[in-house]
Amino acid sequence: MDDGSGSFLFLTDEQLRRGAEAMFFAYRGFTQDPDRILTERGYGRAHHRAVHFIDRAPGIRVADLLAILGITKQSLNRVLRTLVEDGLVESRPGRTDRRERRLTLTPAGRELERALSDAQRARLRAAFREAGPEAVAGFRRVLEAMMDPELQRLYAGAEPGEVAATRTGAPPVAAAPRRTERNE
Amino acid sequence: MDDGSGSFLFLTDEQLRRGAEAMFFAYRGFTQDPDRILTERGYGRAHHRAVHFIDRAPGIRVADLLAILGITKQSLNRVLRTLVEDGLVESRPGRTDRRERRLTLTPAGRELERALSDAQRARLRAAFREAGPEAVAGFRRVLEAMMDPELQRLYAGAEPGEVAATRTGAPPVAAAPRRTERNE
DNA sequence: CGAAATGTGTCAACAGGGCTGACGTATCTC
DNA sequence: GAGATACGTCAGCCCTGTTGACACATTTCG
Repeated sequence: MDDGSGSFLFLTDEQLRRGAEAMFFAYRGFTQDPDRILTERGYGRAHHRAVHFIDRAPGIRVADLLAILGITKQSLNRVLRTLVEDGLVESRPGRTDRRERRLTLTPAGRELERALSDAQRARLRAAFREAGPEAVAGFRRVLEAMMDPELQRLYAGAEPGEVAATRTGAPPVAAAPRRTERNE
Repeated sequence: MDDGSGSFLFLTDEQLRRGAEAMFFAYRGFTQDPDRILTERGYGRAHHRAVHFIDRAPGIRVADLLAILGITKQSLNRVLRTLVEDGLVESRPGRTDRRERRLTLTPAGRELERALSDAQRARLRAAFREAGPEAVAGFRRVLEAMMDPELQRLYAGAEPGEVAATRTGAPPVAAAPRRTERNE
């Protein structure tokens, strides 16, 4: 398929179709293991996502979680409510702005997160190891290029736990001046 | 990231977490463009998948489509029915075994498939081009390693030339999958 | 200070698309 | 002819996404 001469054979419709199907089938595998655990415990994929991103950025605000997940607050709230009721997530008013709710995982919540990410990581690790570091680098590069610019920022911003929501075309004024108050 | 010493730094929990998030965000981008078109026309993601795989293997049997999609026949049927009613898919009894239904796209169905895959390919092509052939190869390798063995076969079986027969002795595509996981 | 803007929660209604269970029917195959 | 197959379908349930309309507390600003 690749003649090694810098041709663009990797951009043929057929190759792109293969790529699309690879995404489809791989995503199934990707979610499968955590899904089993979730079902056992009576949760859904939405709970997984919430728990994951709260774990990633403890003390995250609801608005920021909303921006990351890309769903409506009503949808998130339904999930969040059960998590709080079940004692997996704690929701406390912000220090400087008490309208905000800062979300953190309780020990039980961390336990669930652990179980889920362990399962998911096991598969990912196996795949990464099998494919090798070079392939993994390529994998990441392609996925990043596939994201929307906005999501790209959220993905990139995953390091400092800093997130913001801005509509495309709108000046970043909309993003409220955020006191960088990490960790509750 | 890479210390060039053949270390396994790409397998750290942190790197795996990044990989998982990349999958999550990228999948959003991946489905976004076709989703818009689908909504306009009053269809959903399930219709896209059906149309895609019927286009890929004209004359495919319902059972084989079921195996590929990994859903129940009731779920598939709901989608298939509207597609047939709307004249996008044609369902004809098999030549040699008239219990089977062989599915094909009508011209209108091909038109929809075209619109959807054009949109999806545009994004994929941009991402592939930006990342380069090496990265794309890695991308594919990792995704393949991430699939379930069973799905891997279905994916591999999609090689051009290996298409479900419209006539006699349909090549056995797959045994019924044991577990069905939802993909959305 | 009072009005407006923000951040969040919530009720209600609806849609898409998974699932299980239970049947009904052609149509092979033995 | 009896059983297995390949489908289609009715019914009901679940999760999760959406819109729309409010309600409340708190912060910001004229």
